[in-house]
Amino acid sequence: MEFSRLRQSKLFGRTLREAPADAQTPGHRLMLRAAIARPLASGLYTWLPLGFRVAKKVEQIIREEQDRIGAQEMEMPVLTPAETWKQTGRWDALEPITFRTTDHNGREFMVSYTHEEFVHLHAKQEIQSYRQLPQMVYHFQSKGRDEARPRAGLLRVREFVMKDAYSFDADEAGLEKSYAAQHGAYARTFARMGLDAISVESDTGAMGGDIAHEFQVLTEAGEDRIAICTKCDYKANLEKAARSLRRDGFQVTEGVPAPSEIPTPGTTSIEALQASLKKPAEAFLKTLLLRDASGTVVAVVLPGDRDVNEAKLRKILGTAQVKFANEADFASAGGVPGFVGPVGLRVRTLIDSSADGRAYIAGANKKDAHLRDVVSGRDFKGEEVDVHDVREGDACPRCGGKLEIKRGVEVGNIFAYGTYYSDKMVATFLAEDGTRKPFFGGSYGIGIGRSVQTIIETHRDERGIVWPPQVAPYHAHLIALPVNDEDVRAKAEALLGQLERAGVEVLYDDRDETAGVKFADADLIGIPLRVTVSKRSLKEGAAELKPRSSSDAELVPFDQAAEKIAGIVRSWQK
RNA sequence: CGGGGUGUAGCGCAGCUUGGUAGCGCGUUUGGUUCGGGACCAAAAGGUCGCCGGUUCAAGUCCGGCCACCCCGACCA
Repeated sequence: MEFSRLRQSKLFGRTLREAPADAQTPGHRLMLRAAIARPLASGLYTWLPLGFRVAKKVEQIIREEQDRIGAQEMEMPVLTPAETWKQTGRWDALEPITFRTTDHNGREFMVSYTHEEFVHLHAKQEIQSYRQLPQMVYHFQSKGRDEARPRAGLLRVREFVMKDAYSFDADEAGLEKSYAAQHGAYARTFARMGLDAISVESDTGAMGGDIAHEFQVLTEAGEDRIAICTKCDYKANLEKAARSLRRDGFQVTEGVPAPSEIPTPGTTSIEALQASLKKPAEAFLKTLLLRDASGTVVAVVLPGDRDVNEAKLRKILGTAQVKFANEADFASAGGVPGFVGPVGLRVRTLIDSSADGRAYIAGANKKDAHLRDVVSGRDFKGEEVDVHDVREGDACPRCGGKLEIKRGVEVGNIFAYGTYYSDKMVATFLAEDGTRKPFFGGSYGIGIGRSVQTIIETHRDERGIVWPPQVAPYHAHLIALPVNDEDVRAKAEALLGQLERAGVEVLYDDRDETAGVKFADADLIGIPLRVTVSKRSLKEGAAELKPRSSSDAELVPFDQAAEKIAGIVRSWQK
């Protein structure tokens, strides 16, 4: 028995002619059909041997690029004790999306959602002096996230391996350097994987104040929306994206009469108002009453054609959650559902920056009535904030060019949070001036499984996957045709031996199948080089060589085939 | 969590309206013929019809409850 070479007849994992009906995105379907991974439960996947090899290659690329910038590999546990999470307040904050358990003594643990707390715990023990800084560590470790809605195969799952790196610096300037080093490492890492990842500005969440970037790969399968300027290099997640506005708002418009009431019975939506008053949506002011996690109510005022961006609002309010106001909230604020307007409301009011100084029609805070000639700054006041969604065609905040909105998959992110965790965990070092100072930290994540499926989403054709050579499960797919012809089989296996001695990773298709089946599977699995040894090729004294990415095959003299293939493989590796 | 959908053989599906012996294609097994783009012939194996309960002489089908999975949204360093 020969176990060192993989024969396809023994491959653990079969290719599927048809994908399960519930697989929706092209990459999800191919991932299942090509036997990359299999579902175990919602959002939980098993890597099959082919996918496992890809995942390990992706990891190795990440490892090499992390090592290159001086990050040190380590490993922290999956199960993490509650006490440490409680120090930063995240035991409670993360409750809805984490898996928890207790040991036999009743001590609580979390399946780690991420590892900032624990890496800080170690940093304060291992790093005592500024002389030991800067430091950067990383590990590949499983994360548990009880996502409300896993989706699209490996793109959003509940357990996945992440490469997470953490930097520790003595000050802000040092952090900026570490951050820049990671930014560069990410660019190289994704390029080596064959991913065309762009760095976009991202929201830092309610906690952080600092800089964050996401690495996004544009594809229809993605769930994030990215605003991209068609003229300059501005790119931002919609959670953060801004737009250029005319700055003539908030001045009392001369000559506009005082607000007056107009009857609008039963007209509670902007659409209904547009229809009955024959005005465009932007002629109206929409006023939303919302409550934050602590129950504090706030009014958000914006033009009728604009939508609230919840991520922006959460950040402004410093809250983890925003919900619609309840009946009691309406009563205390003085609003009437369906007829809420900013004039006379008794509540904190946020005026979106896209509202300008024109005379708007707004709710009258009275059933079946609206007000016309409502002017911001004159008839009502509030804080001016940017809480609206940017949309296709808006003006770029940098250059005024047109923004377009594309879908993307976030394959990695980098986040400079400064002293957020070190303050809470009292993670300090002895500085040059003899005082204790908190670490300036950053964290840097890459999802392995998500990266693998994103590679599939972006490297495929109608027949199957077209792996970038650097991450392909094997370098070459050797096909013997027909395999039960003794001469063919002997020659194919001789070539197999030569290839393996030359360091070429070969998947050998020794199955007694027809040419059609073998070629279709080779196309589906998508190994970069297809090498066919057949009666027909041997008649020419040759093996046939065909790159997956090309439709042209080439006959190579049999005794030169191994060297030629090995040469191609070497050319990928530099 | 809200809305929608689907659970019948390994995969893709039909059957349910109108209750009466559980089917088709692919795959699998055996034998044979084939052998460069998902072959052909013959024979065969494979199903507690998601689970629990109810109605009925009789339930895949009707009724109730539950569960799982998928999609949209919400949520999500």
